[in-house]
Amino acid sequence: MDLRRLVYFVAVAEELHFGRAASRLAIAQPPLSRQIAQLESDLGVMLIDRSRSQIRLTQAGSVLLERARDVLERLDRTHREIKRIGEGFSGHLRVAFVGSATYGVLPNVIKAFRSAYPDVELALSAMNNAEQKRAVIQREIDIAVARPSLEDEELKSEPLLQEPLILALSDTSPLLERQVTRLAALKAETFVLYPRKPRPSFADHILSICLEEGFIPKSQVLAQDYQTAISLVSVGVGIALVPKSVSQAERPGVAYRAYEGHNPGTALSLNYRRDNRMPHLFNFLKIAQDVMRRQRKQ
Amino acid sequence: MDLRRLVYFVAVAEELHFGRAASRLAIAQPPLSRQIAQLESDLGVMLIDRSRSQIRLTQAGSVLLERARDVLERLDRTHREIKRIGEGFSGHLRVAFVGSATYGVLPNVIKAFRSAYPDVELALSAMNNAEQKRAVIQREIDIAVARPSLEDEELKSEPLLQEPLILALSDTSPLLERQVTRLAALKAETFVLYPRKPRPSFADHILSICLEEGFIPKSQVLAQDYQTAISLVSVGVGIALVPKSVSQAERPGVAYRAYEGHNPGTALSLNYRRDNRMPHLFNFLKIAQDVMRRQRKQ
DNA sequence: GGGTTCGATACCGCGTTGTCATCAGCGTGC
DNA sequence: GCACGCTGATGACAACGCGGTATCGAACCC
Repeated sequence: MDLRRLVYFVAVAEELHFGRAASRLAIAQPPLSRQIAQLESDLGVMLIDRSRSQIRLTQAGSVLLERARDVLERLDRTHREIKRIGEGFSGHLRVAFVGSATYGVLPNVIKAFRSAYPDVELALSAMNNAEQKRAVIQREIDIAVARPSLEDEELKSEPLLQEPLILALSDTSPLLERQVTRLAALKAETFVLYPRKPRPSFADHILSICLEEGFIPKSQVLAQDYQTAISLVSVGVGIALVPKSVSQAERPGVAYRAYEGHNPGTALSLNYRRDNRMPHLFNFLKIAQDVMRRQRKQ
Repeated sequence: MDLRRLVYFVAVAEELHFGRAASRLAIAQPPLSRQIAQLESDLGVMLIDRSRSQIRLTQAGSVLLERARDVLERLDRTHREIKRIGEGFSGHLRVAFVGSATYGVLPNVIKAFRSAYPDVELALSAMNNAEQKRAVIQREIDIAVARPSLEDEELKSEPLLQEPLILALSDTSPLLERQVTRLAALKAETFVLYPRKPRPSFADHILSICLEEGFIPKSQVLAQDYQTAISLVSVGVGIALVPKSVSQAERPGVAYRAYEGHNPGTALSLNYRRDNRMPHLFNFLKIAQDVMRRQRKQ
């Protein structure tokens, strides 16, 4: 059952006249007659009653007309549907991010993407770097928002944001009374570090900064993720070095302070498989660039 | 969107391997690659991610796979559906019959047709000859069961049954006491005739029989149809000459008697348009012939 | 009964599809 | 590390199918 023949048949069935149907289809009448005859012999069913000058549909023809219209309309809808997906205006995109990206620039990027592509279903999930790397390589997610970035032959990485580190303290800490805080002066404090595993991780990045300042924190508490770490800080377990952007979100029990000393900062990046060509991904990258450019101007 | 390409795409999408899909489709691999590429360029959408040795569907491809399977299955079902209609095993058939055919052979024909073609919807309706003729010519019905037959250039007629006439009387009639009833002896009775219009009709058939016997009924009551006429007989309005088969159905207040005298009987026929080629019609005619043959043997 | 209308048939040219041969890219294994 | 194998893409060519024009045959109409 060729699709062209189905279209031809619908035209004939609607016009009930081969000549008019042919001109509607922009072909000559003879090939139309032949295609209908071919369709009938393919199906083994008479579709059109030609016994009079005014042709009529048989019962089988009437049913086929209904069904054919339905099928043709479904195909048309399908075409539009997949075209939208192919252009990235519909479908879904799976994004994972580190906990410390929950505040700051990522929400703006997400918001901008949602408003530009409202029909794309965004599946967001929090993961640490190691989980992100596994997931993006396994194609379980499309984009990994990692700190500082994921290194792998299969992956590509684009910088999203470079930001300084900042000190996170309990809001009851006596350190808050000082005007300036030198990092080296904190060697006796308990440092809350994350994530605990796998190593090396952001924790080691902080430790290397301390080493640069000439000390290794005497007391270290390792948390599994940023959320846990900041909770520990809020209840007075210790202090932490965190990306500056997280200070945008007020959190009960936590105060933030700039510090003096080595501050290489920390980077946030967008990571994805090199071979991932889905348009949603490129659209997301473009939106992210736009947001960053606008943010930088302000 | 060619249907062949859709079938090819489903094969590739299911196998995720051009070579295997090609052999499943019993074609070589190159044309398959080309057809899929053609489909993608027709739709303007990438359907298959060929970036690795193991190919994968894109999001658009996954959606198309679902939709294509659905459409192909619908077309398959449609094919079976209209084939059954084309063979007369499904669909509908519209039959009209004169009221006096309600008893006797017609119910047996209907029963036999129903059991042979249970999926054919039979639309039955009672009409007098004139209504039947109009309806069958206008194609509002397919078969007219008329008495004796419908004469028209457009129509064909096949005899169904030839049966004698019989006298219908009120069961309180004094005529019942006689052993034999000569028709000519009834000239003073009131004759219930039908249908009233249009004329000539079965009423005139009865009157011509009376004339043959040498009289014209003094008193005539005209009813519109057989059902009304027999009701009038049952309440003692008069007597009627009716087809013998209706005596098979017992009716309160009515008695039947054979009579002596001219009895050309009455014929029942199947009538249909010459140009009606629907298989249901031929099946019905065949069933009717079978039933009549069996009935005659008994 | 001649003309008109309409679908069917005959025949021809071209586009599309299939075949075979071969290429190019990627992975794998010795 | 290089060669081989696997897989899909590309090229050349033959065959089939589709559409075009011309024409026929039947039904309808005045």
